[in-house]
Amino acid sequence: MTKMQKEYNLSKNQQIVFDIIEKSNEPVKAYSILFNVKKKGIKAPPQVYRALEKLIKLGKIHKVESKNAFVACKSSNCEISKATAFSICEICEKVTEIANNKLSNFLNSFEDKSGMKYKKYNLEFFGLCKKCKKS
Amino acid sequence: MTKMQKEYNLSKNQQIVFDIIEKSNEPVKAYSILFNVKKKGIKAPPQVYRALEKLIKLGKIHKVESKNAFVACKSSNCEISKATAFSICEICEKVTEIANNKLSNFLNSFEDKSGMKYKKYNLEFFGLCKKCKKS
DNA sequence: TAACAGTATGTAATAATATAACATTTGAAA
DNA sequence: TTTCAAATGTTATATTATTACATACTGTTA
Repeated sequence: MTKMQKEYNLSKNQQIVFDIIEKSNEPVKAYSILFNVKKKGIKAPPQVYRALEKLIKLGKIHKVESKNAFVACKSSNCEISKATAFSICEICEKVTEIANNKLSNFLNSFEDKSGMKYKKYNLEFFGLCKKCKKS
Repeated sequence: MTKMQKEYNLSKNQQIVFDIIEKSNEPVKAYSILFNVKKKGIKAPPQVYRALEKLIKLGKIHKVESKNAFVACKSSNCEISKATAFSICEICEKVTEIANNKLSNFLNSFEDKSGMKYKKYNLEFFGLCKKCKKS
């Protein structure tokens, strides 16, 4: 398959911020990013928040609203994503993006009597992960 | 039907905060509450945040995470609620709690291969409400 | 009643998260 | 090479939320 969709070129700051988030195995907070990129010349909150905003628009990362933290998108190979679902363990706080067709199909086609057309959603499930259930 | 479950008695501050939220037809922010209750003797953030926390535990209000704002629970007649869904208009910002059995049944029984047991969820749909679709 | 436990309150200080505003620079396209 | 959108740098400030500690209220039970 040829490269139909040209990979968007991230700017310098966007790439720096994205790298931090992608390397982490847990959601990363904005000020934790800021702290970690001081050595790379990013010194002020707006620089981080602007990169985050752009990365979200591009679908490269998502915000986990209940945690005010950011994760790299793993489910959609970086297409622009409007539909996100996460599972969050209430003990160890592990956050995992849920990739489940039954779920996304259901939610993408959900309609209710309000007459509202839903284009986008964010779902956060809370519970106990396998490990924490045992202990 | 007799009153099986005794109505929980809200404390003074809890009642004051709840009244503000309940009377509002839109989500209310913590500092907006704080401003509005100064005349009633509530002077400091922790007083408001403590009341909010308790009201959430009781299921009397919910937090709309994407807005950092609070709404009164309308769907469950104040049972303790672990499952919340909202629709949010991207133009007029109107927030409505969704009460839809098909949706809640689906989500309450949702399981995926992760082995995680979900006890609780929060879902936020974004789109255009009827009014804003027309304009 | 006195002792207690649990819940709620009051208060000051500060931490954590996010944006406004403005000047400047960069990069790609016409 | 001008032009325009996007990105950057910087200072200041706005907004959201918590810590820490002292005190008071409420109901239970020894």
